[in-house]
Amino acid sequence: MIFSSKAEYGVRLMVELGRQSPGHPTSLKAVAEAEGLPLAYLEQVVARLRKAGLVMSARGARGGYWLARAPQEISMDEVVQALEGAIAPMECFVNEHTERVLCSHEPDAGRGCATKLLWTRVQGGIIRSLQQTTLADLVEFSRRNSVSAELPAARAPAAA
Amino acid sequence: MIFSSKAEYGVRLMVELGRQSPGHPTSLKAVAEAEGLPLAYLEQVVARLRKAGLVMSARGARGGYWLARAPQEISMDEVVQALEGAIAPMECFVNEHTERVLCSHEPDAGRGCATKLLWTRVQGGIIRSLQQTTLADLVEFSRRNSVSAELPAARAPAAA
DNA sequence: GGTTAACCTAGCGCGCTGGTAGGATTTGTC
DNA sequence: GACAAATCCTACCAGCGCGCTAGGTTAACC
Repeated sequence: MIFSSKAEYGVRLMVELGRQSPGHPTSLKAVAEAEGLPLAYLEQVVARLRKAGLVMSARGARGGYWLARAPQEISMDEVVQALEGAIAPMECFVNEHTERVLCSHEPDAGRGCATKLLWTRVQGGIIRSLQQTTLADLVEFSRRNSVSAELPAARAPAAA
Repeated sequence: MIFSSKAEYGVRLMVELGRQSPGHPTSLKAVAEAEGLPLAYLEQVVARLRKAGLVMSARGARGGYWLARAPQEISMDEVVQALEGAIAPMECFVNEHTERVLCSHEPDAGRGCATKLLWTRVQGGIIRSLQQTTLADLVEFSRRNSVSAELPAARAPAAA
């Protein structure tokens, strides 16, 4: 699997926050109940988003989280990166030092090996997909497909 | 990490085979020594490629593996898929049945949720990158950047 | 018959994932 | 000030997949 549950949970959390009125704190508990996710685990997930400056928080009663920026200014690239760490197709892309048998890119004396070419292209494909999607896209999609917002089903969501 | 070592080893193996004269068997031992990979593990890796019909094999002395098709007719999409299984960004993309908390796509009654839109785009980006690269691309790249990495051919009796 | 190789299956240590547990701290409300 | 609601923090743990080893069996060449 490419992404772990941290990414899934974190993105859902961001979408949930994007649906709320801006600047108004939403408690994690509310999000956890709405999405059916374990609260204690969500805490760890949202901590990453906070450290990345994507959400802001207020402690104490009536506290909670809200988006640090408008949804259309948040690229999903940033979100996923905050949740998952660097988007690397292969071990050696992130750990240039801890070389094992796995990666013999270095013994090539910096010339780069064939697999590195392939993984670089894949990495580019992923990052481009993420960059071209904003949180606003997902929020809008979520609004269109939610029960209340019932529209004539003419406009299919143009698949990526 | 997106891809496991199976993908790395398997792609390197394919490139190695692509460098050889076609239809001529190369032993796994030779590949393992050339690339510095564990032979026993490579056996398991190459088994996947064989079952996918990407390489062919001959048993017994002077046996080995060779490409089932010309390198320019082998898309890396096929190779990686054979090695890693389905390219799925999230659990629910491959296991539609074993739903846990992780994925609540189904309770949406098939309407599709916001995260699914994102993961679908990412998946598309990956697969497109892989499809647009052929084994011949990697072999050519490998030839350009190799110093003089000639594999000991199976028929050369001198080297042992 | 011996050697070389593909082929098969079982097992195993380790690290990471996906949580849980239990608290400490901060802040609004009565 | 007491309480409740919430964020914040750290430690821990079970399960599982990954990377690999071990030890065979079978098939083809000399």
